[in-house]
Amino acid sequence: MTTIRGVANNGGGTTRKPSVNLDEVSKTIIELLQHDGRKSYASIAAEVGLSEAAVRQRVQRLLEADVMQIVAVTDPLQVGFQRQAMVGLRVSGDMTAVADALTAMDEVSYVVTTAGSFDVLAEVVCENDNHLLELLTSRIRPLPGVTATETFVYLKLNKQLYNWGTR
Amino acid sequence: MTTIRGVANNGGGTTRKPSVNLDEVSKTIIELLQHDGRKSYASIAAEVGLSEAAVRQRVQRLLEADVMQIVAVTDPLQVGFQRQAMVGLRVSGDMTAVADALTAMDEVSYVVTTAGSFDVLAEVVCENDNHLLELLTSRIRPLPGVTATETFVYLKLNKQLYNWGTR
DNA sequence: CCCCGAGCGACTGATTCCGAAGATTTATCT
DNA sequence: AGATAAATCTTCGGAATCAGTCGCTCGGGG
Repeated sequence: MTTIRGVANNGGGTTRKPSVNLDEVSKTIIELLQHDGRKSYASIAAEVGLSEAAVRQRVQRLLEADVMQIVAVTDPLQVGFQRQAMVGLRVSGDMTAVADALTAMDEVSYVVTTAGSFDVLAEVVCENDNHLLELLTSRIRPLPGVTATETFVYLKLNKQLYNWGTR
Repeated sequence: MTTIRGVANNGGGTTRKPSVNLDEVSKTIIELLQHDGRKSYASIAAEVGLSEAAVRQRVQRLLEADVMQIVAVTDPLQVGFQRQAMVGLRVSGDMTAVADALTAMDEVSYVVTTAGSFDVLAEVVCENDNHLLELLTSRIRPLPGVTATETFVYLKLNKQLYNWGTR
């Protein structure tokens, strides 16, 4: 349940946003919230030199424009998902359709179309090996246009960052 | 600046956490915060049937145990990063050292050691093509033990989820 | 020149956050 | 079992924050 859109998928048919241009103040606000999503508007205001209300309005604008979203991110292992993997797919024909189909799957947390020996990369989050096996054989590989897949089972998640800063 | 740890790296030398076991209430709290990281404790309490203070204590515990973190996640394209790529690496010898070296790089947002034809997968976030090129040729490929790399430049980010729910 | 909209500061009531203290449940040890 | 210790919950009051709203200023058209 609870299908939530990702940050950057503007292919889902939602209303298009006017791509706000970020000034230095907004970038600083973003960076502060990348460290602590619950930081108070007042303390942010003190750091960037605006009033509390102005910061609040900016944050609201950034959220509505989908420039950022403030959420809890979890360690998959600690919330009951024992198997993660990256799946590389080679596709003949329209890879958009394949990407869309993958995007629609609950177990798929990440889909990107790439230039390289794989056309699409998808990260999947499964509860166990059987779950992963079923997902791969019954639902991913049969997708029309998929000519080959290669699965990279995660052994260890070394780094997982959500805050790259801003430029 | 401000190198922030990821969620799941317990290899960085930080204090070990006692891996809290999650009951249904905590899972519900997490799922609510996965939708809105700024949701008030009071409204969460109303939904899970606890007092506001109890919810606050649980959230604090979850944060300290690194089960989750509440942060702002951004759309890389909208904050000035034009080039993203997944880099697959083949490594001879100790892949832990390679993974650690990648983890230490600011441009690297994601590092995972895998079982498959690649030993390590790393996602990199760059400002432009020159930046990506420099990173690959001068800093990633020369790493000791790296025998081959393959780069998948992102054409389109289709899906990017941070909330898989809980099991 | 004037209108108009965007963005900001100031203000206020309602809500929320926060820390502490006490009560209750759960776990541990003998 | 029984007692002790640890963990977790509720209650509570004061401080801080949040969420609106209003008026002001600054620029850009018409």
